[in-house]
Amino acid sequence: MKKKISIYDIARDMSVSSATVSYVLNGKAAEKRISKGLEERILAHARELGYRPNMIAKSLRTGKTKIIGMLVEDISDPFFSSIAKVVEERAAQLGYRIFYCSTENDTTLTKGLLRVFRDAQVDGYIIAPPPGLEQDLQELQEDGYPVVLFDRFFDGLETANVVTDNFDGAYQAIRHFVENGCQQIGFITLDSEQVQMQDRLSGYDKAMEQSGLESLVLKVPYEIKHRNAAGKIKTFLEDNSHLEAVLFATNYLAIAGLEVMNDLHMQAPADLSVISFDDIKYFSLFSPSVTAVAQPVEAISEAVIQQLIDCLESSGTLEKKTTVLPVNLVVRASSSPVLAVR
Amino acid sequence: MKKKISIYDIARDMSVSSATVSYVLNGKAAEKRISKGLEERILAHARELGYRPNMIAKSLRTGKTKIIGMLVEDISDPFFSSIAKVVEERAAQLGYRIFYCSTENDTTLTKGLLRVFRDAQVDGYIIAPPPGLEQDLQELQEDGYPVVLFDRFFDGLETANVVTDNFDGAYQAIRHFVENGCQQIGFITLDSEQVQMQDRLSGYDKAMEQSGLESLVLKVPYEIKHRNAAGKIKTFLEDNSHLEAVLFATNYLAIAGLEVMNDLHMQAPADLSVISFDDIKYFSLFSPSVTAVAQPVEAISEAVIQQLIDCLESSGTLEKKTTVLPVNLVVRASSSPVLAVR
DNA sequence: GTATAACGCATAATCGATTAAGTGTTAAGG
DNA sequence: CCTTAACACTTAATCGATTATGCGTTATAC
Repeated sequence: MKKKISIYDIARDMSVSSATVSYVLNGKAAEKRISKGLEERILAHARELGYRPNMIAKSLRTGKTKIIGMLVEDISDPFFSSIAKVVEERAAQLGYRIFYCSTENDTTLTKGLLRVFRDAQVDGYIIAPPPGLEQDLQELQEDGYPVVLFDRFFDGLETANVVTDNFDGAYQAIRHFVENGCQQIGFITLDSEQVQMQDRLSGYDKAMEQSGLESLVLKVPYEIKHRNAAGKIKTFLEDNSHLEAVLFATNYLAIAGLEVMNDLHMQAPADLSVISFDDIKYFSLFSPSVTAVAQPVEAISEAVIQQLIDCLESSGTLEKKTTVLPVNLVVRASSSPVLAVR
Repeated sequence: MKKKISIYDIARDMSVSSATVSYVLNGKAAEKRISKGLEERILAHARELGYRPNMIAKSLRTGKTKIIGMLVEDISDPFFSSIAKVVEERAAQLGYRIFYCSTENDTTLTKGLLRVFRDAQVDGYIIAPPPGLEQDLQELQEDGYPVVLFDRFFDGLETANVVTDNFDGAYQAIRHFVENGCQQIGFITLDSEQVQMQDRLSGYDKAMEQSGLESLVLKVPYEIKHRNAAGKIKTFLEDNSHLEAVLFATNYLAIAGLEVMNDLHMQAPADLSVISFDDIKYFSLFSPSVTAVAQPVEAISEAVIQQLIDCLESSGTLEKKTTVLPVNLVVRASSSPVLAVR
């Protein structure tokens, strides 16, 4: 293992103290009135030796790591990975690194990950929290760490939040169905108390009520989300063959639903009109292309990282406000109006 | 900011030295013959105070961070994010954390990321390297860091590599086309010297040659991969309207290709039979469902993490071997035999 | 009865930085 | 001629761990 160069090596070579080297390397030469000549010689020698500061020693001393911990639900979900990518990029430009992990929306697992992040002394947190994390987030904030939540938040908890207009997304989707002449409109969502899901449900309910239509909702238990969502959806569609349209609350529910429709030899939109939340880039190539409620990935990422880094750099306090970004209904084939009488 | 508990706090409370506390907390009480009673009292008090070791101080002293740096081409590509997720999971079980970043296959960017990782003193590296990284990887290894490459590697460089049988993947795909009666078979790939791309090309060429068919290859310049691959592909398909089948060398090329086909009102497989490399979960729902050469994501991840952690834990040296994992052709609608005479 | 070993812990150096306070030299001021 | 200030750095404490070595007390051995 090659020995790393430390400021002591440079100090020795230049016959000065390590403090002088430290000041010079931190650009405090003028402030500490180190002579121009010495400054330049130290800089030159540091470059020559290929000196790289030991971040660990630096962090131990300063208490800052320039690392941001990010917890997403699932890094292999295109919605989250797109956000992670943009956040990572912006953070890098501002001199910060992002460490991300998938929570699987599991409370216990997430508490463990939070411990890991605290142990790693990350400077700040970006979190799409699973349920039941109020206490931990509260403590995190009380201990002075800046936290920005995104995609969802907790009603009782004062935090900085960046979310999209989930209510309006669902509302627009249902209005679109109604304008296309659908009346029997279902909503397939997760059985979750989380605010983003509740808002989507409210948007659906509201739009249905305003249109004088009756709600029909399937709540898939969270635990079986990946294992057997398809089974539940299949039963639901079979039991409610009168349905003309369905809004899916997440992209993976929609994908499971489309698989079920394939199985049942149902075509969208002829047999069932379909809209999904989260516009993932693959939807345009699905059979049929899928209408989706697009969340503004770039805007979410920008808002999140901006707020966090502003706070970190100013050592000020984070403004505990909720930023709501608009959604956009991307209309594709899966929700085309069906002309023929059913 | 709440003050963190250190071993000194515990030592003071118990009226012992910090060394004693350190031994106890590291399970070396017996070895250092600390009395059972004291050991238990220290442990109890540590728990009571909610003591958490300062990983930064620990790392500074030991030189180990229990962190693995992982460089993938693009974290929002399902192929890479699936691998990242499995690797992350296994690493966590073994007490390691993964920090990942996207290289965009950009040499300069990647060199920078390597610097960041070195600065962060990660214990080991998992890398899907962009071109031109030989020198840096060489140095990394010479400096004593374990490195495992995956998805691609460098012929002149002795490293531990985990790759799939790219040659066979392309070969199987072409054989499948031929068995379905296709003769005019094109290959759309990247203009890249990287080994995984070269192998896919060789597999294609070999299969074509053995079938007595003539090769027809489009090499999309790497730089325009995302910006304008579609344009190149469109021109290629228009100029070669006699093509009956096309193999795409990556999932995003296939996606671009399918978009172009939509544009040109070409249907797969009737107008053009299609196979893609990388089986991403969305392919089954595309229009039509896409036949793909599936790489064994789980097996790749396991092999990568196993080799690296074995090396880290045994402080032995990494075996510089290349592990080649088999691929699997998943046949779907986009490559169905076309019965009608063309 | 004394040398030796075993026991049970303490001392202090160390990792590589940061930074407040100090120190020796020279020049200017009165 | 002596004080003060400016200059240009140095000293040393500190962050929170790890770990080789040391050291006083009691028990055992011969």
